[in-house]
Amino acid sequence: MKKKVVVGMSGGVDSSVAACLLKEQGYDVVGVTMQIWPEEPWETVQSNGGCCGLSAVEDAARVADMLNIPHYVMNFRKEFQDCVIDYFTEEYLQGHTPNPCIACNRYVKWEALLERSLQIGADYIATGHYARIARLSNGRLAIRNSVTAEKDQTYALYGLTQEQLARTLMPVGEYTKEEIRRIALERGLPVAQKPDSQEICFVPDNDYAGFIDRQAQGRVPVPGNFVDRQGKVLGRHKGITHYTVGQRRGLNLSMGERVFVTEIRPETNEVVIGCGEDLLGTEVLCDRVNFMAVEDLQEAMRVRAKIRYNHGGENCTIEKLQDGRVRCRFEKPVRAAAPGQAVVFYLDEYVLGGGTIL
RNA sequence: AGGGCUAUCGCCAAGCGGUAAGGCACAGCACUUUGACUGCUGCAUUCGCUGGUUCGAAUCCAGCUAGCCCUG
Repeated sequence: MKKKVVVGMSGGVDSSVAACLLKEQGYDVVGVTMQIWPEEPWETVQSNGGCCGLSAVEDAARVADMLNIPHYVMNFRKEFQDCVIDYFTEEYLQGHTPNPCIACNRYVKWEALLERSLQIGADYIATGHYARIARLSNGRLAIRNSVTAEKDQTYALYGLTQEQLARTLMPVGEYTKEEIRRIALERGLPVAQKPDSQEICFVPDNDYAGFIDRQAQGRVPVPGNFVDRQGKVLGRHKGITHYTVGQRRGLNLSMGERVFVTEIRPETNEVVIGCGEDLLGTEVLCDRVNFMAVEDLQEAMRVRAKIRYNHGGENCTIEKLQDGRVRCRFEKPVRAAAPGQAVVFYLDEYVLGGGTIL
C-alpha cells in the first residue's frame, strides 16, 4: 500500500517540485493549498505572490493537474488569523520583533494542516522547505541542514515536535535551488520561472506599521520620544511599531553619526537610540524553548546559534536556568539580538533546538 | 539702542580670490523566503540680501537683514 502524503502547495516552484519528486518516489500524493486570508482583496499583489498568495491556488492547481494528483484548497483563515496575524500584531504592539514564518510553520502548517491531513488519511505532510529531517543515533528526529547552505530554512523550523517530524517529508532539502529549478524546467512545470517569494506574505507592501494600525483596532500606537541611554530626549518617533532593535533607517535623526534603535520600551513609549557598539552583546536569554535533537538540556552545551534567519551563526554555550529559560553566552559579541526573534541552536548540521529571545 | 562675533544643502561642517569637501538625515536601487543590518547611486549652477573691487568672489570692500555674546 502506497503511503499517502499531503503536500502543502503554495504555487511556488519549491513546493511544486516537492510534489513532483514525491510522486516520482511512489507516494500517493495529494496537493493542498492553504487559504489563509480573511478576504482576498489583494489581486494586485498576488502576482508577485508571497508564500501564500492567491495566484497560489491557480498555480498549484495547474501543477497538480499536470502531475495528475488531486488538489484541494483548505481553509485555514481562522488559524492563520489567530496564530500568525494576531501574534504578529500583538508582538509589535509590545515592542517585540516577531517572526511570523516560524509561527506559521508551527501552528498552521504543522498543527492545523497536519491534523487535517491525518484526518483525510494521510501518513505524512510535505513542504518545499530547504531542509532535511534526520534520525539521530539517540533515536531522536531533528531538522538537518539543506544540502545547500544558501537557501537554508532550518532556522524557521526549530519549533517542530518529534511527532510532527515523524509525519513530515522535505524532499527539496536534498537539492540546491538551481537543481530544483532545473527539475521544474525538465518536468515542464509552469512555475519553473516563478520568482522566489520574499517579504512577509501577508504584508505585501511591506508597510508593517500600517498593517498593524489596521489590525490593532483602537490600540493604534501613538508617537513618543526618542531618548538616549541617559534618558535625554532626541526627538519624536512615530509609534513603537515603526521600529525594531538594530534599525537605523527611517529614524530621521541627524546625530552626525549613524545611530540605531537599541531598545524599545512599550511601558514608557520610548525608543532608545545608541551607536553601533551599543548593539553588541554576548548574552542572550530566551524562553519558549523547544528541543529537537535532544529531549532536554541537562547541562551546559557548546553549540552554534543563529539569532536571525540569515545570521551566519556564532559559537555559544547554552545553559538551562531554573525557570526553564535558556541563557546563551556567545564567544564573540552578536549584533542586535531582538526580543521576539528566535535563537536557534545547531550542533554541526542539525538543529538542536531554539527559543524566543527575551 | 554702544562694542564684538557669526551667517555655506533638512542638521553638522570644510572652504581663506580661481570656479561649492565630508558626515548625518533623506530618496531610489541591490541584497533578503521574518524584522533589521549592509552595499551602491542620487542629493546646494549655489554660499543671508544688495551693491562694489577683480579677467575671475562663498572667499576682498560697503550697506542692509538676522542670530549670538559683552557693555550701558
